[in-house]
Amino acid sequence: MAYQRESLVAQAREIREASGVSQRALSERAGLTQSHISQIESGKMEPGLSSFIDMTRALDLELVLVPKKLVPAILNLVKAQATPSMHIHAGQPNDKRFARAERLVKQLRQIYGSSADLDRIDDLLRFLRRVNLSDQEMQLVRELIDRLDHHQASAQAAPIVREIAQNLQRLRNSIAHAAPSEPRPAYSLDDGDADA
Amino acid sequence: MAYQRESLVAQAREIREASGVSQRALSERAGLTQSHISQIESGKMEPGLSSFIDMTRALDLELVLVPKKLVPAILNLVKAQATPSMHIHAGQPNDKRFARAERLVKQLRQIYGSSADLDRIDDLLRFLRRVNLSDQEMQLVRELIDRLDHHQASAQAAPIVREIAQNLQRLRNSIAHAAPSEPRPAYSLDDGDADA
DNA sequence: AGAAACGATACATAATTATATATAGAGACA
DNA sequence: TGTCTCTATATATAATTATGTATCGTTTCT
Repeated sequence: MAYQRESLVAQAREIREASGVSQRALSERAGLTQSHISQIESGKMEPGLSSFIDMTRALDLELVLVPKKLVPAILNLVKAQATPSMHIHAGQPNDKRFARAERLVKQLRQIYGSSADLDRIDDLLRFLRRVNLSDQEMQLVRELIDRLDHHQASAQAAPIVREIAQNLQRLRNSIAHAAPSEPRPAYSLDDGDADA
Repeated sequence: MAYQRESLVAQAREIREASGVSQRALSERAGLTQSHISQIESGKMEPGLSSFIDMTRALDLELVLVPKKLVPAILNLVKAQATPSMHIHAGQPNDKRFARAERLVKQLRQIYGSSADLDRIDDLLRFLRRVNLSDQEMQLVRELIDRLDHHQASAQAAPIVREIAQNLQRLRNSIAHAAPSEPRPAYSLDDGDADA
């Protein structure tokens, strides 16, 4: 029965995380304490109605009261709209990641000399850096960069570098001709019925 | 700042009264005490999130969390189904709506030229026109057509058109999926065809 | 390795909600 | 008038939220 409350709180949390806002930042904007938010989000305490409203308002959300009957229709609207503009926030850490990646490439060049694959990676990074990436996409980039880092000292670096280049290329392609037939979700458009 | 909370509580109260439910009756269905509800409704005390949810659930309402951006659209939906004056019923008006929609698409084609999205919308409209839509579904279609109308003159029509196409597609998918997944019993152990 | 940010948790304490029960005042109805 | 039902209050008490401050364990970046 506490069901619905949990769902709402979980939604709020997902959206907070998706927009790259920390509990602390949110706590300031909402006028609550970080520990308070933590406890609410982790279900250890139930928020008062206006505490919850304060949280959601600080996330550009609103609580609305609707007849059960047209909840599905409304979820449709929300879902459809959730994709495009979600990424106004969170400008910071990505740049740093790219910077790190470019440093890495530079180091690899010094170790192994220039290679076509490295040039390609360099190019692709410059491209990707300028694009608005979804969380999922950024996640992929991150993993690839980590792999690059990890195998930097490896004896068999060359094939791995090539594979990474291919992966980045694939990502760029998928972004470049942005899906006319299949409008893929830029970020999770779940309605949370399966996970938790 | 407590404005929103008051508004929600006031809405709940209005709806309770409009449906002729007494505080006492509501208190039993919601599992709260009458005095509790009285204090909440008169603003003398602020409900916890789940107390409020219990109240609203007992009134066949639901709290949903939506981006501020599309609150107006949602209020439209809610209002449309709340006012008995606007009722659609009757077989005819739907056809007219679709006809209007198709004229709209035609006009858009003349203004902006053909586009994949417009083609898709055209297709989807033809499909939806032939299907029996529930009131809710028709409501959604109506809302989408209205949006198409409103943004017809907009400079940035393209992304909106795409979004509308996606919405219609989603609706079609939900219809197409729902029908065949029914086991289709050879002998009818039907449940009455109300779609609700 | 060290610094920084993040989320979870641990208190102590103040403030408020929630429950139970009872009753008062207003309005409708016979 | 007497009786209903409904909402608003009045307690007293138990339970929970909310604040402040501080710390712990992780992860991430330098």
